Amino acid sequence: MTRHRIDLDCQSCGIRNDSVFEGLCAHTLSSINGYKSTNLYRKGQILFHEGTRPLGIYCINKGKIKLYKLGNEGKEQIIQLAKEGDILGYRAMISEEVYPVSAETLEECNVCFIPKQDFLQMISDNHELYARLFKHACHELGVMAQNVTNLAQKTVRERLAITLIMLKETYGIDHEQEDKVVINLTREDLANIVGTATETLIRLLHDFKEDMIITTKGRKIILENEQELVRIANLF
Amino acid sequence: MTRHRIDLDCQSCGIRNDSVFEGLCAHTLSSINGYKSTNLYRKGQILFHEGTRPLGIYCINKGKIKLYKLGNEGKEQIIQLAKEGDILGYRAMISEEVYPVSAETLEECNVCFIPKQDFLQMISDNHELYARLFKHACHELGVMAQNVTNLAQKTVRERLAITLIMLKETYGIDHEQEDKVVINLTREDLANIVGTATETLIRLLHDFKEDMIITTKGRKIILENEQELVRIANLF
DNA sequence: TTTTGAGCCTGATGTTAATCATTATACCTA
DNA sequence: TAGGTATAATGATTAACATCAGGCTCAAAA
Repeated sequence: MTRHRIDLDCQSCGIRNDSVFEGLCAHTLSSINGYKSTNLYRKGQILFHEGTRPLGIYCINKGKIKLYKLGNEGKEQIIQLAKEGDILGYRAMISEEVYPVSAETLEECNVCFIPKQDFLQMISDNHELYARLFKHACHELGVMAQNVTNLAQKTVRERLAITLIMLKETYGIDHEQEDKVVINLTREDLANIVGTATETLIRLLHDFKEDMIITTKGRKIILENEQELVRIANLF
Repeated sequence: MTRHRIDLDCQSCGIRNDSVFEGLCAHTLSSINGYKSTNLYRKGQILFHEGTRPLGIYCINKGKIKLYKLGNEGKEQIIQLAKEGDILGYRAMISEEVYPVSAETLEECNVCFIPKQDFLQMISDNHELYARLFKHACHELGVMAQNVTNLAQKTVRERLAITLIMLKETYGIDHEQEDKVVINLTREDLANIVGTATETLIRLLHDFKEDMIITTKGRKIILENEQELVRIANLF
């Protein structure tokens, strides 16, 4: 596998305060730092495959990662986009099952890896951390219930609007683009989040462009009118 | 509210060994018994509403309960069916959020209630129980990822087949019906699990009847050929 | 007994979105 | 910079499913 070791220090990790490791004591932090190894992944590399056993957890220092399941036609359904500060793979370890999803980088990423035994030791020593993870998992269950309801009841157009709004969470505000949200995904990946065919997605983006709700620069999508997206999404 | 107090004892609870409380020590058990109160709910009663704050957790001693979200057209999306031995409402308590779903009885039920503070005390005293709940939540996340993928990629016909197979879990094998699975749900509820219109669901059930995959007795659906359902579901 | 209402079922019609086919454009990399 | 591959875009057609309208059945209430 073409990965490169890189050096990062948990204590000085810029993204730590946006992560589940926020506010941990120096002692815990230095032990995490001892366990972990950090790798550079290039765009399109797989961190782990659906159906395999977890060997540890992954913590994203830089870059974005998609988590997806394969349907039986081989089509990806993207379940979640993960970004800097997110940790991946702890749930399958807790439930002692194989990964229900695969993880693939969407761009160049720095990802830290903590081996299973060290991680388990860590959460058994640190109840605060354990409780945070549990809380996070329970929150995610509520989000998933909403996803299920949207997929079952909303039109593709509504779901696209919802997805674009939610991608603000992942892509944030781009200060070099007049403080707008700039989404950098292939049409296919976007279609695989929304749950539709790529062609349908492209046509809807075209409609949104005509209505000045978005603009595009190459494959990048810039949100120009979030208010209107909320209206289309029919959220209430 | 028309509820009736009834008397049940955790120590002698017949369903306990199928629940998260399985194998707990007599001491813990007797303290749970002290906290809890038990009510009889009639068919169609609401245990809690989506969007309200959890006051405690519910443990089903007898009967079945649907958990659903309302879409903005007022249509129910059923997220989960709960049965004897299941506990409800702990996730919203852990994540400190409002309930993401509503819970309504599908038939007459006996349900025990453990108030929030007592439950929190219980899981803080009993790490084994805490860990089981966490594990269960992580497992459910995997199930939800599969649900999302199915809704996004499978046809209604495939999803109905999957749903019927999964309802075996909830309804079990009926020894008075030649050891077959007998599903007792309104067509509307079934449609709200599958994520389709009631009319479409009825037409598909009709097709399945023609193909001898199921039979019906009034609203009850009897699975006659599970093998064929698996084939239709296209699970692999 | 009649009435009422809920749940079940059927037919006709319309819409949405998938699929297939083709062309255009962007982006690597040799 | 040319050529090749991956991605994006558009058009035509079709299939799947929702919606609308109405009828049937059964059981409980009046």
